[in-house]
Amino acid sequence: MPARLKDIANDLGLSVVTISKVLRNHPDIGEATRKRVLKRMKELDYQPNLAARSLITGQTWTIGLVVPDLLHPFFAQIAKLISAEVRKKGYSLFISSSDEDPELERQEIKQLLARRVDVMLIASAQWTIETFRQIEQQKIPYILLDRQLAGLECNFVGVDDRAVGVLATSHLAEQGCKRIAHIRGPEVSTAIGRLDGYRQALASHRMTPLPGHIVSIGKSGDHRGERGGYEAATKLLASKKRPDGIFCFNDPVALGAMRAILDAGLRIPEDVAVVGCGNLSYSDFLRVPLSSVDQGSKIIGKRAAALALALAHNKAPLRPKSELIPPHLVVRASSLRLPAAK
Amino acid sequence: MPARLKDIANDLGLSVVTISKVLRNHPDIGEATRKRVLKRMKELDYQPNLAARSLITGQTWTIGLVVPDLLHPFFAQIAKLISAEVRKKGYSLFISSSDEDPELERQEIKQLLARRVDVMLIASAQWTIETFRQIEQQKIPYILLDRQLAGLECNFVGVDDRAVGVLATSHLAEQGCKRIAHIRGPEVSTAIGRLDGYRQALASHRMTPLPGHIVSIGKSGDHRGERGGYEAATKLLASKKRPDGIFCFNDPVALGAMRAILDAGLRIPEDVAVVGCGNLSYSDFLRVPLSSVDQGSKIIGKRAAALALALAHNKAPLRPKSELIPPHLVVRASSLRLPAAK
DNA sequence: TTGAAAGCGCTACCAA
DNA sequence: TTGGTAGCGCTTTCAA
Repeated sequence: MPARLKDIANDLGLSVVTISKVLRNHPDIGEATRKRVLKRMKELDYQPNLAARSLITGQTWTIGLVVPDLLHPFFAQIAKLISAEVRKKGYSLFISSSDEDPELERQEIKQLLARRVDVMLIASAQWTIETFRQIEQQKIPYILLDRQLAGLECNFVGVDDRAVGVLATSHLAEQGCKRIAHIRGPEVSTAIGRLDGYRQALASHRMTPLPGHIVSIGKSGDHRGERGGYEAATKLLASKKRPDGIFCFNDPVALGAMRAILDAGLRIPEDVAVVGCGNLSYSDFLRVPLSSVDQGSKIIGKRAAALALALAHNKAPLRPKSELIPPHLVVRASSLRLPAAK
Repeated sequence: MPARLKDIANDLGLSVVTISKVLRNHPDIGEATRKRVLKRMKELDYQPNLAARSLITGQTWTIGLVVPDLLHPFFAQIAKLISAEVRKKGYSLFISSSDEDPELERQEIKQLLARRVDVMLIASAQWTIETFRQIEQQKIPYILLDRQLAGLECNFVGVDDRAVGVLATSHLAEQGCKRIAHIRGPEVSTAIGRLDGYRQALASHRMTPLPGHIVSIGKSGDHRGERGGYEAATKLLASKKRPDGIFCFNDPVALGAMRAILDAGLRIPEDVAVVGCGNLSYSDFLRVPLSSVDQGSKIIGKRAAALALALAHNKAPLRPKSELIPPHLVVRASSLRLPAAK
């Protein structure tokens, strides 16, 4: 039903080839002809059928993005930025939310492979690298976001998770906390990196985690961690040596933890200081404004988009590039025990 | 580089047509042949080229979604659900965030038209209906989300905004507020509907808006309204008859307004009660937990997805369907002045 | 500067 | 039950 090159060609008594060349700004077309063609295109509001073009050129001008939870502000921010950046270059973006389900994610990746996207960005919920070997076989370039996988050397853009742990924990130590606990996330690279950073920072302050002071939330994705945070904090508060500072895996977990602390009749930060990670949009407005490590989601989004565009163009296999974004701490009331030093 | 039907056909000494039929579960294929073909497909990890298929069938099995701001939890929720629902039926979803910019939105729609999506869902930032006439010309079905446009009769899924206004305002009146103000949004259908509802509810409680008690936030998208809400509320608090209740266009605006109220040394809800709209994820954790009208974004997402799938299949032009989702109020501390009745 | 011919990977149609 | 032929809308190559 929509207009085709052939229609324009017939209308103007020209060949399809000529029209096609005008469409793509090919140089060797007479000025007069070009004008006529452009005019007719406008009249018909002509849109080239990109599927047909892809079939020949092998490029689809599409990019795929798979995230575990589009509702999570961190991923929403990244998705928004990537969408904006790639659009500027004429790409369209397939986005899908895997709900933290490895099987759903695999299906989605398969779908995107069938659609021959030019490049794929994945914040993965996989435990194994098998799926990625498949992508490599199809020779479609891909980028891992946020989470890395052991044994997989590939393009990566994400925050430096060890630095996240160090930043948060050191801050608590510097605020005078003596018994710093950690509510850790599930067994993925982000949680492991932050835990490492936590241990490292404690060590450099000559502390050591007390028994029972590292607790884990259950499965991730569990109402985005609020419940897990509540339960974990409840456990911590009941432990023999009650912690006076908690570094939480992420902000939703921190919200849950703060609720548990307040419910127990304790004060934040006087009795227990709290630091989260993610710096989500509403941190300023919370009952106790939450100190949080910012993961630089905007920078991650921009870098990821830039890398994706580069990969989409250079079919040449650049060697895998890993971009670790340095995090920064945003201090708010939940961890501020000392008069604001500078 | 990836395997093609032809490759499988050659390997097995069959014709392309036979392979194609196996691929699509065509009935008239011998069991033995089918088995052989399927085996080979698995070995090669064969993925049909969907672009080629589209060219013939005219269907792309893709759907387009355009929202003003993917970071806004309301739209993120809708996007997430639509993504999940349509995937179940084998569709992939293009998502893009227009940043509340009508021009960007138009470009994006054009792009999606060129990609021949089977159906489009748009939460539009347009002021005019021109763009939609273009879509209609191309005979691609579309659904408006959240916001309607005057003079455009088309498929729509969104909350009943008048009911939103009535619900919030009546609640404030029932909580004993005597001077109820409204911070309204920009000139789009949602803001107008909520304003209408506000007026209607006041009237039915034999009240009338006091002069200066309806203020507008500036341009929408302004850091998602928090700043606008702060400024608007500051104006309201300075007015001759200070309001004792404020119905805010949405939750970000309400957050800004609450900050202004607290900054002015007033109490919520004792001095000023506040109700927002959107019921965003963190409402429970706020400094003062925010009462809010829930727009039923999950229901909207599901209904929109179902309608989109129906339109994608039935090429028959159903007559436009408008689904108004009834909102419901979630009462929290910010508006609770009376001992919880009931 | 223009256009005829070939073909991208797949499906529709009809004949064997 | 199987397969030859034609063609989707476009680009590429090469000849006029």
